Amino acid sequence: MTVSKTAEKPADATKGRKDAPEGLPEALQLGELSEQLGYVLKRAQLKVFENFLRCMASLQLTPAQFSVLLLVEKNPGRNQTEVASTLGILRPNFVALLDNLESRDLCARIRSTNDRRSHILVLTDKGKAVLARAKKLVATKHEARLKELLGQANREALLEMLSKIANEF
Amino acid sequence: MTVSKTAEKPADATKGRKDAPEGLPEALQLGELSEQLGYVLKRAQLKVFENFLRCMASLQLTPAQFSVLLLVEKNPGRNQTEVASTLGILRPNFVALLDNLESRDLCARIRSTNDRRSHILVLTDKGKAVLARAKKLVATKHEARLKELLGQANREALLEMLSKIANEF
DNA sequence: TGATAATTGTTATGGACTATATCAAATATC
DNA sequence: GATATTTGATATAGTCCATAACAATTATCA
Repeated sequence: MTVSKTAEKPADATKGRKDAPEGLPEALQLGELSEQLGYVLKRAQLKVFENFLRCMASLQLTPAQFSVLLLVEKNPGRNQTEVASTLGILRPNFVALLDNLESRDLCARIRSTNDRRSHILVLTDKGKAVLARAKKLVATKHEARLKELLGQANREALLEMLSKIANEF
Repeated sequence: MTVSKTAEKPADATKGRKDAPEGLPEALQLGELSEQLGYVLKRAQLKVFENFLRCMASLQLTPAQFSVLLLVEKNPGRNQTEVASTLGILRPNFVALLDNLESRDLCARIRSTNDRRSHILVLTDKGKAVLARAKKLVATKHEARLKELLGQANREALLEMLSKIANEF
C-alpha cells in the first residue's frame, strides 16, 4: 500500500474555520452510487418493507407471511413444496413460517389422502378474515401511499418494470 | 378452526386422470401477489444482486463492498462512522466489512491527527485500480443488461422512481 | 411382486446480515 | 477539572438463507 499511516483531515471549507458557526456534519457525496440500480433498489425495498410492517402492525403480519396467505387463498389445496417454491422459499425454511401461521390459527396443514407424505394447505376461517383485513390495510395505507407518491400511471409502469427484472434479468 | 383434518385433493383436471400423459405440475396462480409492490420489489432486488455477484465474480466484490469503495473514492478522508451511516450500515457491522477490504489491501484506515479516536478511510492504489475495473464490469455487463431489458429512457425513469421511494416513502 | 429410487415434511446446522449493549480511548462540555 | 459524548471495537442475539440428512411414503422398474 502506498498511503502514509497518518494524515491530516483534508482542508475543509466549513468545519475547519473558527468564524463559521460550526457548520453541519457535511453530508457525503453519493456520487455514482445514486446511479447504481442495486443500491437504489435495495434501499427502496427496505423502505417499502418498513412501511408494510408499520401498516400491518395491528395484524402482526410480515411481508412473507402475507404472501403465503395470499397464495394459499388463491391456490387452496396445494402442498408445502408447491407453495414454498412458488415464493422462492426453501422447504426447510418454510416449516417454521407455517408453524407460526398454524399456531395462530390462520392456516392449516391437512394430511392429503392422495399422497400421505404431503400436507395440503388451506386458510382457516380466521385466516380468511385476517387476510381480508390485511388486504384492506395494504390497499388503503400501503399501496395508496405509493400512488400518492408516484401517481397511478407511474405506479403501474414501475410494477411492470420490476416484474420484467424479476422474471428476465 | 373449521376445517376437517383430512381432505381429498381438489378434483384435478389433469393430474387425476389416467389417460392424460401426466400433465405438468401446474404452476400456482400468483393472483394479487404480482400486484404487491413489496413482493415484486424484493424479487427484482434479489435478481439484480445475483447478477451483480456474477458480473463481479472475478473481482470478488459484493454490492456492499462495491458501495463502500465507491463512497470512499468519492469522499476520501471521512471516518468510519460517516461512511457507514451514509450507507445505512451500523458501526459495529461496518468493522468486519472494513477488516475485509483492508486485509485485501483495497482500503486503509488511517488514524486521524485531528481526532485520534477516528479512522480516516482512503482507497489504496490497488483499491483504486480494482474499483476502476469493477466500474467497467458493472457498466458493460450489469447496467448494460438493464438497458437492454428496459431501454435507456425506462431505465432512467425506474431509477428516479426508486430514488423517490427510497427517500420519501 | 419386491428391491431400489425419489419425494415430502422435518430437523439440525452453518453462514450472512442485522441490531443492541457495552467498553476503552479520546474528545467535548461546562 | 469532573462529567458527558463520540469513535472504533467486541460480544452477542436474532433473522434469513442454504445444505445435509432422516423417516415416512410413494414411484419406478427389473
